[in-house]
Amino acid sequence: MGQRRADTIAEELEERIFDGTFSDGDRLDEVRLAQQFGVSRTPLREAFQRLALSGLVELIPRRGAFVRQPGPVELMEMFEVMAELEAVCGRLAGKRISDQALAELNEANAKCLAAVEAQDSDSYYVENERFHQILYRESGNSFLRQEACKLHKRLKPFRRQQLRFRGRLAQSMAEHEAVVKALTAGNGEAAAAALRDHVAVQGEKFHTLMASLRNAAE
Amino acid sequence: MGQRRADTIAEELEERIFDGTFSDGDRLDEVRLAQQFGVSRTPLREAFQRLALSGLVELIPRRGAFVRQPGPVELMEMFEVMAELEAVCGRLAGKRISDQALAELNEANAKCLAAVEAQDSDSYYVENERFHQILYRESGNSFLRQEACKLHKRLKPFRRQQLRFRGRLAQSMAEHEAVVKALTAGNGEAAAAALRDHVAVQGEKFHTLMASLRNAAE
DNA sequence: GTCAATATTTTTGTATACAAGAATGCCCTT
DNA sequence: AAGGGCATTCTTGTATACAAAAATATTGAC
Repeated sequence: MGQRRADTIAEELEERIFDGTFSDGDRLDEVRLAQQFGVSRTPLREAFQRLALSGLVELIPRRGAFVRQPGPVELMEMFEVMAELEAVCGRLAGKRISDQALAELNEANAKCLAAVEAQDSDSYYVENERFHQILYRESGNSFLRQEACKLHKRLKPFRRQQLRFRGRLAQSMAEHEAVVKALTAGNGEAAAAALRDHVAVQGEKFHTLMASLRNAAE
Repeated sequence: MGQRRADTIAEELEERIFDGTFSDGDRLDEVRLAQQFGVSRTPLREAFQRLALSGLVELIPRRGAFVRQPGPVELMEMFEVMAELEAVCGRLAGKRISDQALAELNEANAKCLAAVEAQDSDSYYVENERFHQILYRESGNSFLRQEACKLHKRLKPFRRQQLRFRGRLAQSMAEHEAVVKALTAGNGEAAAAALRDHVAVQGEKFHTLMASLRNAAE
């Protein structure tokens, strides 16, 4: 049933929620948006359901669809779960990763390093993505990979800014290398620990995250 | 937007998928089901979307809604993730659990023991549920709790039969006690390991799971 | 002037109608 | 008889219409 328009509309709305056009608590008006998109209410309602699935929107019976941005507490919780999921991927990958995948990780890491030296945080961001996607895959568990990807995507808008700060790139880089080293040694537990620390929000990262939240609220 | 009928219809369909009225690959016919429920196609389509969210149904554009039961591989993967999620809950609970919650766990466990002695696997099942729900809660992470509950619910139909076999009840009971002991000692790592083993599908459990799958296919 | 009850207006939820794409069957060709 | 192309039929996706619930405004009493 995924449909032409409802699909694209869902994406468009997702975009607008991420970029701040809609903020927390806003009601998504069916008729207004329908007019705006030049469609009827039906595809709009289907799009709302999609967004509710990914947690971006809350559907309240007989009341409507409301934008639901995670607050500080929920965000911390989500990052904690992300850290644990990545740790699990790392531990499983310790036993299951292929030599080829290890080579891919090294390659992604090399590009990361190049980006660090070029002070190119955007490029770092892209390669960082690749690094983590490979990890999810090499957990050898497709279901886990999907779940990790879902949460990863959901946290995207909050993670991006994290990297734009002095020293973070180099530190992040070192953490990646610890992960690869552990995986090369087949030490899943060490990889898990390294990933948990890498993803966890703590210390300096906590403050930057809170600051970015404050920005988004405006 | 959750609505009166679409909501109940989704639950009803979920029921029918679990109890085997619909099996893997079946197409859910909008018009037939609409007539059957005495409603129009609209609420049916909304219900489909709900089910797609929880992964029970796959929506293929311009083709329809198809029942999607996990195969053996996917099922093993889901159990592996469940084991890891519970392990995470356990590890976090090691640091965060309250004395009151520990008392609740002991109480649930006592009732489990009574059920074991009475050879009452249904009653054991209920208290076992409670045991795990408490654990999710005591992870101190609401988001984690929700995710754990979602997966737990999805695996429900496959777990139930697991307990109906000789020796499983007693073994499961012993595993619970190991978890409580670890948590009482504040040893998160030990609790995590105990939970991982408790939930993981391995050894005998593997064969009973495969057997139950074969039954469900008929 | 304030509060409450009621009337009005919005807005959601559902039904029906219509349009377009996919599947099926038929006929024709080779 | 087998394969391909075309027409028919069925099914999904979208629009519109209508009903019921919620929100809002209005009126009246104190």
